[in-house]
Amino acid sequence: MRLSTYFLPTLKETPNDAQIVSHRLMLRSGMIAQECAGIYHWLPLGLRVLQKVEEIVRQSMNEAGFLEVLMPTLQPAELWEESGRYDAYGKEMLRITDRHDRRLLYGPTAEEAITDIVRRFMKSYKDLPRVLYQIQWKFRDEIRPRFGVMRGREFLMKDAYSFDLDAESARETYRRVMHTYMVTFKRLGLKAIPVRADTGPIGGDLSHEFHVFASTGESDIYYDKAFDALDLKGDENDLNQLMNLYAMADTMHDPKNCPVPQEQLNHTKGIEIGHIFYSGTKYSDSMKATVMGEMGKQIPLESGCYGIGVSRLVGALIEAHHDDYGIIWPESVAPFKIGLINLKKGDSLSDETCEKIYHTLLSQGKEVLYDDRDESIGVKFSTMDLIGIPTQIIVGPRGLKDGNVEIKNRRTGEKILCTLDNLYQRI
RNA sequence: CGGGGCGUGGCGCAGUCUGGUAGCGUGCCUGGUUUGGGUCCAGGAGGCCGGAGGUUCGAAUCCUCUCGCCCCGACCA
Repeated sequence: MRLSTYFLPTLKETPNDAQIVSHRLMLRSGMIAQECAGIYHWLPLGLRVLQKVEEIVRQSMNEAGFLEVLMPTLQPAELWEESGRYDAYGKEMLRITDRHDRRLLYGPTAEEAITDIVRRFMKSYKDLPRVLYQIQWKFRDEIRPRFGVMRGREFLMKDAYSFDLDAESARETYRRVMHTYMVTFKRLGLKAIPVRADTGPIGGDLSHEFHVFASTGESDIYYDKAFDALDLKGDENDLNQLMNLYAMADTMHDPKNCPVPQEQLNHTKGIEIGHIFYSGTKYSDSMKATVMGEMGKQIPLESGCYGIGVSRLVGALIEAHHDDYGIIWPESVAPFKIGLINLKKGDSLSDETCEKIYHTLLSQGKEVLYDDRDESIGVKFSTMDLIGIPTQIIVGPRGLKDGNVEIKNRRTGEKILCTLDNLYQRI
């Protein structure tokens, strides 16, 4: 992509509305623009990141054998009356009436919708177990939206729902999802800790939240310091270690009965990026979702619900990866992998060299953002640093005189000179 | 919902107390200049001061109502 023809409305100054670093940087780097409180436009650069995150989540789900569906954002009120949550959910639910006075709602979650599908089409124990998921926009009319996409009213969520024949199998599925989450977060470049949590209005008796440590997090968590030393690889072994580690949401933490000694316990702020529940037969009971069992008896489905906040993850990633100059994207979610800077547009050697590098990288399938604008050097450097492209290739007459270009690592700031011939092996 | 703050060119702000027809920085456009960290100089476009009503000869400024946004708290699968 050529920056001269891209749409990247960067801001030099921080908009007054933004308080936390991820929100500021998302606005300044032209990733998002606010439409109204808690509702945002995703501009080209931001959308690329959002889609990367979404794709990593999707692939991890698919690899685990979970099946993607896409349900409507609007749901009929009757479905929620059936589960008893239409009244219970309160003002957070955005209720809508259509021209025929039919009562609809913009889905804040989709347990009812998915349970309705499953009860209609899954009739036999042979159809189980199954995990269905979607990545769809949700709306919750939060009392106070804040922190940009971290606590928006409209947000993109991956929500999965599992259906098993019995509790034992359901708990095994819960564990599989947990493992899938560890893989997902690892791939995203985040160190996430599962903490025991309240089940809240979703119901059930087993629940974990996944948190990324950040001073700007909204949740208080207590955990065993041993977690800090773990080098997570996203495998089965990690899962066992994590399951045995003490980590609690503040509502679950009881200082009097905590098995971890005080000096071994950390208290910190976390951003909740995922939440999983074993909900038992809560929905299958109220909505009469059963399958025929082996013995010819109707058996209510055992279910679980598993969320990942996809749009929130974009904010959380920035909270975890930034410096004074801007964002530092992990490779896996970077909107572009390589930023190519032409320091002297109009200099024929610089122009030609950049064009050649640009086309070579494109032909290698690399995602490259070429700053071919007629701007000053400082502007180009700061733009590239601000938007956080992991690797920068800097091309200018001074280096080219000796046949060199420069490769800069955004994270470390390290710059190395290399010849044009060597360039492609070194990035 | 309780408490607090803010709405003035795209963005960041001053002007409001003490009423007299809007200013600075940045961004944008033009021309020149500069070229390894947000160059420098000159010229220019752009604002019914969130909205409505009122007071006044005259309102960004005073009064009333209203809308929006932000922060703290409560709330939050």
